[in-house]
Amino acid sequence: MTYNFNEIDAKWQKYWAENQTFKAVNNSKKPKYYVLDMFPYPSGAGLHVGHPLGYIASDIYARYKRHQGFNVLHPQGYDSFGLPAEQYAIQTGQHPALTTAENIKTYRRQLDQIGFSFDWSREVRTSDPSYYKWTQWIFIQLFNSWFNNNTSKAEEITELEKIFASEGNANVNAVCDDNIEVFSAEEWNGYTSEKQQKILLQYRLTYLAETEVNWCPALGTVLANDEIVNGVSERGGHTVVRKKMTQWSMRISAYAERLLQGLDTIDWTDSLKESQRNWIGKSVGASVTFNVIASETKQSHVIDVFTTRPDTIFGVSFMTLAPEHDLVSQITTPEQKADVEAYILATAKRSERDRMADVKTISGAFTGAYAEHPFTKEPIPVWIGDYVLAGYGTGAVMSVPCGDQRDYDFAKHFNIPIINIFSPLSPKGGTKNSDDLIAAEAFTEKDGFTLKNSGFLDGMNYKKATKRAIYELEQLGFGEGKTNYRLRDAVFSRQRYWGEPFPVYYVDGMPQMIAAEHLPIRLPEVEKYLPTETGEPPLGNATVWAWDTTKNEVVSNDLIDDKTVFALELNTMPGWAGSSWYFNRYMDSTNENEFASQEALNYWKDVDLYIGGSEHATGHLLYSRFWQKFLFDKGVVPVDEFAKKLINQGMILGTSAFVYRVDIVLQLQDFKWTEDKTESPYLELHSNKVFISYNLVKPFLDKTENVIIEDKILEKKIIEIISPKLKDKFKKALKETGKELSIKVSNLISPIHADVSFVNASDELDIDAFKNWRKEFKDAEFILENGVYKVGRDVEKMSKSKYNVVNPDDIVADYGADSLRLYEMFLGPLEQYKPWNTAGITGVHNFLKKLWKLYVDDNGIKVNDAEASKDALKTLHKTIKKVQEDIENFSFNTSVSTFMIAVNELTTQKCTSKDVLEPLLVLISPYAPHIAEELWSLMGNEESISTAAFPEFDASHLVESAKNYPISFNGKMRFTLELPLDMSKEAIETTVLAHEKTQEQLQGRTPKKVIVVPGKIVNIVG
RNA sequence: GCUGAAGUGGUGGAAUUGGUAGACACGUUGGACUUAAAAUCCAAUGUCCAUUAGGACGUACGGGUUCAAGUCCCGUCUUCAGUACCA
Repeated sequence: MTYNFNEIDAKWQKYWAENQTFKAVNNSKKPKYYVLDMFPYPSGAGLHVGHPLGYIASDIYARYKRHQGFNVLHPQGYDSFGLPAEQYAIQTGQHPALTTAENIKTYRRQLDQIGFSFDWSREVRTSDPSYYKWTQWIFIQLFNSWFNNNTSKAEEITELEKIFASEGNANVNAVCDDNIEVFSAEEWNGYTSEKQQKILLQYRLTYLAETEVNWCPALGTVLANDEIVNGVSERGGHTVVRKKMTQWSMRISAYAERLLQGLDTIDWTDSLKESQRNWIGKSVGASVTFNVIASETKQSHVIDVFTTRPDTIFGVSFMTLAPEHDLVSQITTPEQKADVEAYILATAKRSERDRMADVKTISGAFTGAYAEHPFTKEPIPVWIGDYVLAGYGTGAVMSVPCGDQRDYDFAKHFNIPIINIFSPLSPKGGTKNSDDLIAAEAFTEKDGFTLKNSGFLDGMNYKKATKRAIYELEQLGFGEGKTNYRLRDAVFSRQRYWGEPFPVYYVDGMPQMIAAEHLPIRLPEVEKYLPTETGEPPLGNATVWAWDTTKNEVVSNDLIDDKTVFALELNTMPGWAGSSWYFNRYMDSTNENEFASQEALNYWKDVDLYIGGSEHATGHLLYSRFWQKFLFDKGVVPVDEFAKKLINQGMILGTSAFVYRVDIVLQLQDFKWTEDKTESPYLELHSNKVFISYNLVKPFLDKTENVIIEDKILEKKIIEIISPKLKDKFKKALKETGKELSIKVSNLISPIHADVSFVNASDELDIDAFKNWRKEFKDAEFILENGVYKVGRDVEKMSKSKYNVVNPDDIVADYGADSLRLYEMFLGPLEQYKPWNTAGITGVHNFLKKLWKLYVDDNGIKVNDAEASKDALKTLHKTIKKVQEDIENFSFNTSVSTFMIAVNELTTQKCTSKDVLEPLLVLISPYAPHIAEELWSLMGNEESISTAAFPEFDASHLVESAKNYPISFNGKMRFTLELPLDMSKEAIETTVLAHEKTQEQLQGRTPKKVIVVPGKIVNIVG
């Protein structure tokens, strides 16, 4: 009997599907365990070998937990709304729903053949109306909520209305828009409904507001901050500009503190938590109010600033506002108006990216206005400068040049006085006093100084002065202690088609929610997926997209009368909407009446192990935590963190193959540029014609530039190859110019990606396959080494454009699913980035063949009831111990090695005992479930191996009587000596010293010291 | 700049609370089997010196602690990732 992996894979995959082996139940006497993968976006390209890495790890863990007696929930689904499907629809006119369904089919086939133990009965798709019905429902809940700062949680908006009606908003401590007007109960009750709605909108957790957004013209949509990388869009790398638009936003800033605190309660990686902390960006300090000194014609203004260093307030020598700051136009004096306006115009022209790229150039303008120092009452000039960001804090800073490098540079540049307020306790550079220091740069440390020139703060250190400054500001009513967060509210509208429609219609411009019982509001059909001619989002193309408030259904736009039929929202929700709560839906994914039943939510509670990529650190993982906390406040979910433990799997990189194109240039001899430079001195024979083998590249390049061919053998060869083509070019060039040509081979070589499937394990290129690959390579010539063309190799991210993608389908066909699973784990630690190299898979494949042979020979299964040998039991139990430890530490690579060692040992021992081979199979089955099931059933078991209990480790089998001690001299191991483990320290010392090899090493010297660590080592110091 | 992770043979990577560095594989070399190839099996494989016995050096670099350091401490360098005028 041979190991026929393809048959075995198919047989057991069918068995698992038919018997619903991995279906989880929502109540059980067993303890629950929820293992989740970040669900995939089903792209048209399908899976490559990098994608299943995390799924394999989580699958091993899920299977392990089942063996341990847990009721395991291990679901899978698709994040199926998104931009690529829409872009494809725009290009081809195919409905995104169709292409998405096709892509999902491919994904499912690819996933199935790897043998995952997913409970597919719980599959979710975010683009499915039965799913996004509840995404819409959550949106409505957010709309109907506000954040009470006194209780630090979300509460019903109807409660807020009651407060407004009975006592106004003066005492309401809510997270809301900045510029809220204060009103009494009488005023509130007298407001029109429209005005009341407008005010309430400023308190809701999702709100409609004119905000400055990141507009991406190429994609025709806005982007969230985390969708922008280095100033360009994450998808496509298009430019992004700032633009004011009316958009839905999510008031995630309300949860900033809880999102920060919650990090301490979950077992996520430090780097990921650090990213989130960074993104939330908490800073503690004070807000300070500066009065603008009123000129005779103007009304009074104040400038609010946020500072983390209220202790340095006496060092303020100017103030700086962001150019976009609202006050700028109001306080600028007529004399400075021209300057200021010119500066604002100049900064507005600079894109976000330019501003980021160029942080060194100092620029700004004086407004002509002065503010008053709250303590000294001295006038302080007010400047504007683009180093102050409109989006952070209040968009204005009190500038302390002696204590902040940016303020310092600005002051130096514009000759603004720098007041020194620091007396260093131990000045840098020894003898220098603080004034000398300040002459060169700002002093930004928080310790090592006391204050001077600072009135009542003189002589105090940072801590004391900060406290006192805040106290004094509060006494004067000019400020208070304040905590500021970098986290901005998240824009929630997208001008796209393929996303969740909002359950929203508009009456007199005010948004109205559609009642939950009428959900889902289905995505309408459109003719075109592009924005409309009037610049509206793609849903503007829909003809049936109005809400009839009497029939409670979506009707034709023609019926809009603004009395009972109203226009629906044209934006759709962003990609992260559906992914922010899907982990809860899996608990009860087919429930039509609820988001998920309370019973299911209380049973499964949260994800015990979540595995996915680190690229979601500040997007999906932050938004999901936000929604979870909100749903917890509403009493919908029982816990306020959705994932207890999270592991980021590393990326599997591709090993790209390169061929080296020689760029050949013909040059006219003694050529001089003509005046108008229209005549080119070069004729470039654009290659794709001559490729040089990898190991010849370096010798070729080491020669001086543009060597004359005739002298060099290599180039001679090149010219021979290309000469027929060249002849025509020569003739033509000679005729046209009447000049001599010299033929030069440039020393430029361009590496070009070749498809990795053309290359064998020895890096040799299949030249014919390469030639047939693309038209331009059809008549290419190859300069070989030792009769073959060798490619160069480099490790890069796997991608279609680099032709280094390895398809798991091929691996599964050639080696079987178990080989793929084992190899992905064997490559290295789960979290690490590591290159894929298909050649290496023979190692694990051979292991599986050896495993097969351990159980099966030509006559069939050879496992019997023979008594297990001591050695075999020892091998088994050390394997149980190691594998169990490894799985629990997510060290899957080392457990594969352990299996290899075990099988090698048992093969040597000729073990056939069921007592050893049966438990061994259970150990291996999470990793290689197909072969395990097959051997398990060959051994006569009727039930799936997944129902077997994990073997118990018995330490008694590992008890040793002797230890092979390493004997070292001055820490260097010289020989080993087998001694009984129960030997005393003294006896060991005597025995070792008496040993002839010891005497040889010592050569008559007396050792100074002998270290004996029983059971470990002997070290002789001499 | 800041934050986080990491640096070990030709390659991927092992190494428990400091205790035999290089497990397990890939690759390479040699051998067996074969008409041959593939497959399989056996052996060798950190570098250098030495016929052998054996020795020296070795975990990015420089110091230190220790009987003993890949592991701990101080400093430096490099790579990767995230973030960036955050007041």
